[in-house]
Amino acid sequence: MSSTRKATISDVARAAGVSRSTVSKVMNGTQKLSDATENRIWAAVRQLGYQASPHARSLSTGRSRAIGLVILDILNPHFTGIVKGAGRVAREHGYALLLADAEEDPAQEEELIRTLQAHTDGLLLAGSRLPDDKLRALHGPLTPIVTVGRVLSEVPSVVATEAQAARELTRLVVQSGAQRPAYLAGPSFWVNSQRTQGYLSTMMELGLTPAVISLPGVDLQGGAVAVHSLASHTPPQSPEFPDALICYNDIVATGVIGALGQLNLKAPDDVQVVAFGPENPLLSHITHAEIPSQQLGAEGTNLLLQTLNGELPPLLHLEFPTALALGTTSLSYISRTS
Amino acid sequence: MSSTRKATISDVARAAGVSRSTVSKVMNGTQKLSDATENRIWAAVRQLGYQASPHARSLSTGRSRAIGLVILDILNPHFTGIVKGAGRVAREHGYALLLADAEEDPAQEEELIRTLQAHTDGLLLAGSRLPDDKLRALHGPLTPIVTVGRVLSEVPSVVATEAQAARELTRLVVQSGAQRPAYLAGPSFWVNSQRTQGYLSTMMELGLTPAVISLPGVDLQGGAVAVHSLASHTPPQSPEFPDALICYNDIVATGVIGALGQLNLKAPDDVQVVAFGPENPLLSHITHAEIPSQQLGAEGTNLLLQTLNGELPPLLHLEFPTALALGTTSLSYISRTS
DNA sequence: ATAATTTAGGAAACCGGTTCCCTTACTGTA
DNA sequence: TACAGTAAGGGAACCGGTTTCCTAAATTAT
Repeated sequence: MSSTRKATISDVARAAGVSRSTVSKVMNGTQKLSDATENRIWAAVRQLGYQASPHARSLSTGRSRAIGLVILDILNPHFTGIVKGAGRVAREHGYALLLADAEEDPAQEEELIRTLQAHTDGLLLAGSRLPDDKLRALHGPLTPIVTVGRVLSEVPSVVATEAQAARELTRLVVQSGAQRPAYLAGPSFWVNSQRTQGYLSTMMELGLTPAVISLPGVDLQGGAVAVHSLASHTPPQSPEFPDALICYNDIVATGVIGALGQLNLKAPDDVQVVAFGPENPLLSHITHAEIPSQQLGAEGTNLLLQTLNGELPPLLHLEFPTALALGTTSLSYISRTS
Repeated sequence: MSSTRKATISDVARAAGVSRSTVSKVMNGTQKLSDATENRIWAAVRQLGYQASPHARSLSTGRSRAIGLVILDILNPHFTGIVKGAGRVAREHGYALLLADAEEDPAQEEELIRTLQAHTDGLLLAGSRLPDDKLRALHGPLTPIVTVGRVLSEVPSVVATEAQAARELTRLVVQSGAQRPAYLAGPSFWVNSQRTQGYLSTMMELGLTPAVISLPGVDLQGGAVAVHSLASHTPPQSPEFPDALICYNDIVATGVIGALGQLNLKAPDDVQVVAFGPENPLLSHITHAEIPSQQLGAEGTNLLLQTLNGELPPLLHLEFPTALALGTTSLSYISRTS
């Protein structure tokens, strides 16, 4: 409070009339000492408001009790959920969390990873856009990594059952009456290929003609542009126009719905719009395959902490199931008044 | 890459045939040395893949080049935006960002603050639920703090023009035809009292009767419960039922819209629903007063970094304007099919 | 009463940087 | 030729912890 300088272990030692090593031993429970001294030390600690310097400790022990989390984009609620889960588990284990937002830029991601590796004991990589071999090179005994939402050999990972989620979503829209559901595909990484497979196989099973449309960008605009270019090829009135759009994520879906509105198409009456997305209060209106983002973050962190403690886990790759979340509401459109 | 241990400054010194201090001087540009030696040192650095240990450096210099960010709830897109802005500025200045999610729990928040203070050079506190005097006690020359969205004397802060935003929002719904807009109020901190004032004063000016309703919780359920208890007091058909609901945030608004749907009320035809919220792609459908969350995070970080560098800034409190964002779409309701 | 063992706690090296101060050699000037 | 002045780089203390090893005292066993 009032002191002008932070108390060090030497201050505590002096106040308690013992040596620095004794203070260290007592505070860490490394060695049992006499009750009398222990009490004197704890009293001094409280009185001085002493807190060990994490930096000094890290230097000395070679471990920082901090983990790094690199995500694709914090504005995307999927990654927000991962941060939530990871943060909770990290805190429960007394670990600090260093967060870095790669902002969808692989070069920036790589640099952030290097920085974070120096600061932390291990890294959680969510939505990495780095090539497989780079990721594999990153994973070492010194600073292990765990990937979220991406499976590759030799690197531990946690993922959702994406293919299954795509199957369920496809079946859902068909059961709701769709005959020509299309999939608006995201970037070509593990998640997207799983979803594509799930979509394609289900379409086959149902005897329907699949249509996979690559999004120009995984954002509002990407969804809107996709809809408009689709409409320019096949007019919305034509019988080939999709009657359901399965969107790579909820942000795309929002853009899609907006664009459909501009074409005077109403969701879900004219076109069903569903998406893959996390559990999130803001998404309760959209029907989606619920990716357990928080769970992925939490379990990914658990996996990382286990490997940090040398307890190499039985399974290197963990899979978690998704659920279907029906939108409680659907979007309709009003003319914008400026 | 292949080495089994991380290279230290001694390794570099040995490889370059110089002393450790020389390596340090060259790498930090502290002292100009002969070109020949500098080149030898840089070559050794590259060859060994040397990266200075942040912990050792922090211990030695007494500064960590890291800042801490404590937020109320990462799932709330307002705080997500703050993280985005803070992360960007921190990275641009070569600072690492430690993130902690208080999960709306003051006790947890306080503990997280203590931990983060030890790790970092300064803290950004967004949505703090701590009492004023505790915050003031936290702010010191050792580890300065900057608050986001909360003004109190002696502590630097960045905020949005919340009162003005409330005025604009109130005027907007009235101009759109509302006669009895109500304000669904959040917890009694700075932000809410500003918004309340703005709402109340505008209602006065317009000669309308204000109605401030305290939310039981600032979340989906809180919004829903508020609507239902409102409806149980004054039936939706009665002429006293609000024809516009100004929500504390977008999450509440989502809950409100859902609850209205259950009462067979459509937004915005029966009841206008508007909110305070950040710039966020997922929110483009809701009409809201746009809080510049990313800017708050960015400028708050700038402010913090300035005070860290001793350049105490001219203004301790910074205000940033909001904008009205009209929802491109509005929500209507369909019966849920399970 | 003495030897053996346990207990309590201190001394010092170490982690990997930074920085102050000093030495040595080289340059230029009187 | 002697001297001051400067450039180049090394030595060593220091940051604040942890940990290994050791000593002295206290306890137990014989």
